[in-house]
Amino acid sequence: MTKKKSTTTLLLSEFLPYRLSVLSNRISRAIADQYEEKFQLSLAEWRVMAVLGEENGLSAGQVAKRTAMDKVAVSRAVGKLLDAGRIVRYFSEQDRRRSILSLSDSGHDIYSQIVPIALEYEKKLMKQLTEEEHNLLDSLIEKLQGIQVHT
Amino acid sequence: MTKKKSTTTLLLSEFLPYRLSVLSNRISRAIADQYEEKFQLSLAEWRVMAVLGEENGLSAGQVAKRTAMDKVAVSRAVGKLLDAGRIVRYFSEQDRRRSILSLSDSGHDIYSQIVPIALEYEKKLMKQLTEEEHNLLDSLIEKLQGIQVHT
DNA sequence: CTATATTAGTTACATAAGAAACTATTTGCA
DNA sequence: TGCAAATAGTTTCTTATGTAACTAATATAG
Repeated sequence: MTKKKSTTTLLLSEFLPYRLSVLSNRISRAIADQYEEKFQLSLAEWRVMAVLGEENGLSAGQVAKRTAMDKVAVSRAVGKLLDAGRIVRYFSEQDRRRSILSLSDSGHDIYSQIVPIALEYEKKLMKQLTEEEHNLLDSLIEKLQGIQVHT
Repeated sequence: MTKKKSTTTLLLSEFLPYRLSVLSNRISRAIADQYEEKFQLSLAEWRVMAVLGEENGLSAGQVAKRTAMDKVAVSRAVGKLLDAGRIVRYFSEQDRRRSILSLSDSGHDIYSQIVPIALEYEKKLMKQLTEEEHNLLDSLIEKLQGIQVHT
């Protein structure tokens, strides 16, 4: 007699964390495909530009917080963006460790080309949903964000 | 007079693809944290085991399709799982390129330890939502999956 | 003051991941 | 047949990413 198989099975196709991951990767990839090659911009770099487009003068640490990226990733993205002349960096007079980042003219130019692409994609995506469903989705994501990570 | 700034702004915190990505990464990480160290298993490896736990005898290519991983990632994960003795591989008699993968006893053992952890986490996550909201979320994800990637 | 701890950011090292080229096998068709 | 194209999987090369260690500057406790 062989060992009894009493295991609960995990149906990946119905497992929410998995489905979310597939969906999210697919969407991010689709958007990134539209700017990566054209502007020589990685996803991380674009995220940094995106928050700086929203608010100028953030420090690297603040960028990290807002984008949920880790500080090393931000540091590297900032390095590349500086090299490419897409952002400008000063350091605070009061605290010379603290960086002050903003889009350069050329950075802002690129930013304003990508934003419509991103928004357009989102709109296309959202056309699959009614206004009500969209709001619902927002609130569901919001709720799920609330969870404690460590159990 | 300085250049007029007529750019549309992207509010990252309200941009759905971005929010999905943050949420999804957070959740995947939280689950992975619970098995990676304990079982010396990467997320990719776990995914392969998860589909094999669902259905035995899949080929590497089929695994790739079901997990939405690319074939290189699957190949590498399979290599590691073989080394660790968690899966077993044969090759088809009819087509000797085609691999036939299944969990080994020890793989199945690990599988049956991780599944409850994953399901438990999902349950915990879903406690944030009512039954109705949960169903809604499922259907919303389903709808969004339908979109054409290339524009 | 001054030694210690904290904070901001960077660098180095190890792993992971993706793209393209490659190997082995099988299929299709002239 | 037999040769080009297709398929399954692997390897190689290049980047990306995460963790930990490090540097520099500032804050704080004695």
